[in-house]
Amino acid sequence: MPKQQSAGATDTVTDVRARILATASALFYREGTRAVGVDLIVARSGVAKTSLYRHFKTKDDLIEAFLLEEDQSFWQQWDMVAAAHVGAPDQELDAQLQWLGDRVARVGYRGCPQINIAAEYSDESHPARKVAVAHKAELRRRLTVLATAMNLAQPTRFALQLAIIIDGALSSGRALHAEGPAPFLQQTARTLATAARSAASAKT
Amino acid sequence: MPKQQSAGATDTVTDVRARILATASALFYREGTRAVGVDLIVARSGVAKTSLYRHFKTKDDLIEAFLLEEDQSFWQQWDMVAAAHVGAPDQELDAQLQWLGDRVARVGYRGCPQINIAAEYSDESHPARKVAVAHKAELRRRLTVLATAMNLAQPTRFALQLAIIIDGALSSGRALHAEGPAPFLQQTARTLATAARSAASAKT
DNA sequence: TATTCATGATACAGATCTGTAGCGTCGTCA
DNA sequence: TGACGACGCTACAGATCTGTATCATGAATA
Repeated sequence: MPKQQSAGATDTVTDVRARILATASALFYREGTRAVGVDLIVARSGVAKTSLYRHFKTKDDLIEAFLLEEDQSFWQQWDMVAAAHVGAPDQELDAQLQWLGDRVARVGYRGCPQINIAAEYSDESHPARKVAVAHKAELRRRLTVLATAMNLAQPTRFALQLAIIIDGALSSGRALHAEGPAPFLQQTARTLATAARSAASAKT
Repeated sequence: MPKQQSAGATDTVTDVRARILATASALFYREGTRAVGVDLIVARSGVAKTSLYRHFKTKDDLIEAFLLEEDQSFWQQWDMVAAAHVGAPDQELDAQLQWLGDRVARVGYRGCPQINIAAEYSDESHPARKVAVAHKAELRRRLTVLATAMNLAQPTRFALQLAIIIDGALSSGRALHAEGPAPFLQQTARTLATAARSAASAKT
């Protein structure tokens, strides 16, 4: 099974699927999934509607694929940063907050796609919502690992505090721009970490 | 004067409008505004569709009224708490975070309605989005006032930190339940306030 | 008693949305 | 060369949604 050129039809299939998903993802993120119809996705991606439904069973499946791809690229970025700071958790946290802050500051930033989905779909059994829930759980898990590596008195509490300020920054969006999201997040995290180091703040 | 029947036309008008808005608000919050059709609102509120469109020009107007009411009751609660702690900003902040945390912990909590609207409507000129933007600006304004009264070295920074952890808590929702949102928020706020008091953390 | 007016009930117009059917085209491979 | 399979195109079915038109009802008021 060749994976690149001589495969012929297989490559075309992948191209079409990728183009649909890329177009849909951009529209879904910018406008919201309920605001974007499949006809628009079809028109913008330049494929036939038949092709869209050949690659994705339903629109919900396409939305799920969109969130899965977001989730995947998110952790890819995370892992890349983590690999650059092995054995230095304090510096890694700083670097993670750096790109997260930069992401918020980007033009066209419109909130965390995982959180946005929860606002659009109340049904907990929606496939896309499950992706979002898993994404946030994974974030808390990784933050706990990081906090533990930082050798704090209260790693769990600190991890939750990090999760809160991250979600807050992702939700606040533009309101943070003037302040510079990344340095603000880093400074706040350092303040909380300093407090979490001392046993004095260990009471609840 | 019975309040249901003989009160006259004016009261009936108010009743119908209030019933529509109350029904719509509950559905909008629980399901999302795009997921709820006017036919459902009409059926649940027991009024005629004609009446709905007599009191609200469009569905968007109804959504705007929903957010305006949310905004109003939010600040009503805030003012009530503020009035109970005049001259004691530290205690007031504690009390504000208390009811905010309690709100997050309520069953059926589904995020901040103002933030949720931003996820559903990307158009900044949407009337409901303007309400949401104004709401968050007002929150930051009040937090700045509060932080200033607390006599900190960096009131603006601290106010922004508060805004972030509040938005984070409102967005994280259920993830915070196990920890007890209110005490967690209060403890985090105290940690940040302590740091903001000292001149040492005044750099940046 | 006659009028007014908010409401209820029903039907419907017009737009939009998801998903499918049918058919033609073209490149790949046996 | 002929079968195969992915794709494009058009049309459409069926559902749903917003908003309106039409008419009846019933209570308050002059």
